[in-house]
Amino acid sequence: MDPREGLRLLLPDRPLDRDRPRRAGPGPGRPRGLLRRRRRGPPAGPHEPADLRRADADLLHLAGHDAAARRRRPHRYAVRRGAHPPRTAGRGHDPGPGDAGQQRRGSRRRLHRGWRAMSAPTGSSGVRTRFCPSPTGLVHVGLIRTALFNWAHARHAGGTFVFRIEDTDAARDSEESYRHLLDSLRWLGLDWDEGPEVGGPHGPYRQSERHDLYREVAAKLLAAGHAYESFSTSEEVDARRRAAGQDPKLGYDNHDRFLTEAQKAGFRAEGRTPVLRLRMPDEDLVWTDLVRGEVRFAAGAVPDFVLVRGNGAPLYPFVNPVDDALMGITDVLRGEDLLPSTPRQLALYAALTDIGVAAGTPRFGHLPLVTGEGTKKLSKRDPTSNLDVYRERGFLPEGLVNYLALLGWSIAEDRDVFSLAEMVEAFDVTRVSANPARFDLKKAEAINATHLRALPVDQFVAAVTPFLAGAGLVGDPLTPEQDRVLRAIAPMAQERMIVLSEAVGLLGFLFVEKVDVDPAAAQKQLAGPAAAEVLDAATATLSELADWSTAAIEEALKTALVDGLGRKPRQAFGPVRVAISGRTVSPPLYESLELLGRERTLARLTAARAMTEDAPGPSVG
RNA sequence: GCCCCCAUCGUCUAGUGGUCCAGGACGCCGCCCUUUCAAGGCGGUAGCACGGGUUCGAACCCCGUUGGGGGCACCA
Repeated sequence: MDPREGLRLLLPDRPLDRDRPRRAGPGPGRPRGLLRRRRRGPPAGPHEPADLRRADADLLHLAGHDAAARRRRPHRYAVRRGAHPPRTAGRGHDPGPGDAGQQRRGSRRRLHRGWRAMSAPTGSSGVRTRFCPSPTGLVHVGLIRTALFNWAHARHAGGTFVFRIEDTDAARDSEESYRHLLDSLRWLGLDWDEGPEVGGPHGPYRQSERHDLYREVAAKLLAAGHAYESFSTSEEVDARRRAAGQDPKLGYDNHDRFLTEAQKAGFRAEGRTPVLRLRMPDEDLVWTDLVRGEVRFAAGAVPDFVLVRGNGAPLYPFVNPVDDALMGITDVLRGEDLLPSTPRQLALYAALTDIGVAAGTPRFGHLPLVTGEGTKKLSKRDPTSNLDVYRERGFLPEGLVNYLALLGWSIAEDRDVFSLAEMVEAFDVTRVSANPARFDLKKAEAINATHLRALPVDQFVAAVTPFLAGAGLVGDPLTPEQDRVLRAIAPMAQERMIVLSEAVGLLGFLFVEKVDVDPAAAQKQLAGPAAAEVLDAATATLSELADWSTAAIEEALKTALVDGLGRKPRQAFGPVRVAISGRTVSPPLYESLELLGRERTLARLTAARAMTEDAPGPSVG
């Protein structure tokens, strides 16, 4: 197949309408709530979002026309699109002399929130977001937060969520990591409409299978003059910077922009292979960030960057926007750590648009960093960044995802527990906070515990079974008897647990013949004559009990221990609890005894009675 | 060093010029309930970084300072 034909097939065919005049008011059918925060007129800037308003039938006809027109525009125009900031963008009036400076965060945010709100109809839309991890190791919770927000943004808008694997670095990528990524997303309930194992019209969705595409695009960029061959080595760039009295950290100096054919031939004759660099525009690069408002980089601040290595391997800053363009991505939500690379993306997009590969520049939203214990970005090497540790501890996917959603976003003033579906309903990326968010394990646990308690018994049993089975306590699947016991104890267990793995310690005693008594618990409750007395009395009354039911057990124990021995409840029931469960913390006692059965109960009381002989224990007066 | 981002309780946040001597949640403390531990209920602790400006009025708008963070590869 002619590669150019392949390219054309991959081109996004979404309509482009960002050059048309904006509507001043709400369109029909827009939910009122979305307009709540609108305060000012929308900006008419060059980086206005492409096509969220596809639903506006009265405007649709403009879209195709604009797209066609854009493709005919010369290179200069494409570059300039990103370079001319809207001087009066977002203001309802011309700026007065005193207010001509840049707007700072507060007003910016309000401003873009306004237009964002009015441009995001719920329901079918052209919004396309993506999640594009590289499979290089452990799955980072910050990465998942990014996936979640992209997913929620697409789902909220009735758009499309694309999953793409950025495996361009063969040395670091692994198939295992790739599998693990898919599994993690599925576990969390984040489904993708296009991507690995699902397919879609813009595949393949693994970059390792897209090299021909990149080669083709790079060639077009070179032919159109947007990119050029650069022969400078980094040593040479360094030397030039120093010679000019500049800091070498400034990086490449655009030295090779205007090499003559003869010069290039000379370098080749020396055996040099050039890298391909993008020619950066000489105007400011500005965009209206979905979470931060207007962000501006001065012209010349970003040097011409490398698209393709000397050995022909395309680099991330090149393939990422190329794939986004080819896959028709309209909204890019990514970590704030990538914000400094956005000017390069803007410039690349302008060039891609000019050569017809891109149909416009997507909107960008830079999500706040997730930090660890201190104030620094949560490191990949920090064990708390690993999604698996939460999964293995028995976080519920809905609990973890709920907490992750809180990292930069909030659903309402007085609520922080919600389902994925509720998140989708309410999610608005322009209301994401720009502050860094600390990963707080305690709060994550609290949120998870709430979800755990709310779980229907069926689901709880299903969720906890692998943990109990993993500890060898039950079979998976459960035997009918195990199922009966687990169901019966479930409601009482749920409100005593934070994560599923705790079930092993909390419920294990119900599924074994003999219980191992925790030494500390024994020391506390099974030592001395007082404990022996309690255990003897309990044994006596329980062995005569006619009706082995929770109510009868309660009645018998209270009569024998509290009334009979005159013990305070705490002292009366403590030894019994430790004797039968092995721990000082267990599900409610009478229910536990009923489930355990008379035989095992009496055997454990006897065993515990023997232990009281071994230790003197505290004297009880 | 250069560029960029950020700034409300310990933490995550609500707040969009008056309804805020700032609301919620987690944590922490106390009380109630109670057969342990939890859960639940009630109450408490604690914050607008600083300085100017605009305004009748500023947590909120503007400027600056300070502080924190991120990024500066032929990695992704």
